[in-house]
Amino acid sequence: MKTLSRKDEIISVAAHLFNEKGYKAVSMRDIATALDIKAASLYNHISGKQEILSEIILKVAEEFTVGMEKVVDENSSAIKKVEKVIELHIDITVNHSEALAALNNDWMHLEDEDLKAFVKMREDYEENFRSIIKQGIDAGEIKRYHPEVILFSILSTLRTLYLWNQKRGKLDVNILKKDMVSVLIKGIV
Amino acid sequence: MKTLSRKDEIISVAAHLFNEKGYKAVSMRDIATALDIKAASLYNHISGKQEILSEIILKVAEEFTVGMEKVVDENSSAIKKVEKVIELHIDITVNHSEALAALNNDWMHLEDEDLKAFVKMREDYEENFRSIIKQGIDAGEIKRYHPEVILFSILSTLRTLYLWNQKRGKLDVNILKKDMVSVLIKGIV
DNA sequence: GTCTATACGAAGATAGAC
DNA sequence: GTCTATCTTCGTATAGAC
Repeated sequence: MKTLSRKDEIISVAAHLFNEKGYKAVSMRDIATALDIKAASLYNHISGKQEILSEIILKVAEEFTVGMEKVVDENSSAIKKVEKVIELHIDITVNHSEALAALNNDWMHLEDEDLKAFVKMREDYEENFRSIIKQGIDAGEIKRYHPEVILFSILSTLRTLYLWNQKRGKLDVNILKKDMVSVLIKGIV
Repeated sequence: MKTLSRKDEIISVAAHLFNEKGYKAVSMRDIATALDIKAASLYNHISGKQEILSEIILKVAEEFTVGMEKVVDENSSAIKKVEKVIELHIDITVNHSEALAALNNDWMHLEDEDLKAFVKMREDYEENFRSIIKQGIDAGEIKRYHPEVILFSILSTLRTLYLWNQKRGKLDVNILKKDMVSVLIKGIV
């Protein structure tokens, strides 16, 4: 447990509100009220609303980037790598559920450099995942479906995991990993 | 091809803009500009911004409700019903991709009666899907995983299908149905 | 059915006192 | 570090002329 700086507190409270109502629907006054201060006081700690959004989204986006690079560099089968990616998503979801809401829903409200950086990270991430799947197909480990259908099915489930995690309240992480990996890879029949 | 009334035109243009930027980030002026008229003129056709959102979301939500009821009333196996639900989603996605963006991202900005109606429809829909899955498990057609994990995996893929449909530009619908059904039901290995 | 003009409130943000 | 006061812009919406 480290002490949160005032800036971290602001970001944390903002992430919570963005998660509930969306970036555009939350005002600086809303954020200030939740912290029991006035809106003007926020500007002693952050440059503006944009900075709050960037901090929330880019921080967690970098976790995905780093995690994916680790998986890619592993010396293991494609299926094993897919499993590792699924586990990566589950771990990040459990720890940063609210930041993921902003990442998924409000990334388009990033501006200029931050927007470019985010889009690049997301594209690289998808491309890495796509390669893993294609390698799996070529190696005969994965069925020869349209790779985009496979990529999309898995990724869309993983990307909305944060919603489910919030609604169904924290099923045990290890059970979740086990069943989720099975369902996504081995199917339900 | 039927002729669009001015109201329908407004709703259609608004859906397109909501899809790109989100409900809260689109102003009445934006909608008017896209139609080459002034914002004040919109109010001759609709009562306000809220009405536009309701029309977009509730219309497509009802399509899901009706479609799901048909599937539930069918006399067929649980797996066959799951397939039918997947096809229902694909059909609606292909025809109402932009409305689905609003439904997924902006439903929380509905108000009062409309919000209540939407939440009820969504809950009923999920409950029907959950029942189908449980019946499948009890009948031995579906593997005995946590039913919520199965429900969530399939539903999250189907709910974000509109994103993929927009990005990867209209893969042939029948190929999509075939591969999607296979991947979701039979897995990838 | 669309326009101009306008009311009214809420938004992000800054200046300067304490 | 927080406050009050304030600026400016932008939002939804209405009234009434054409």
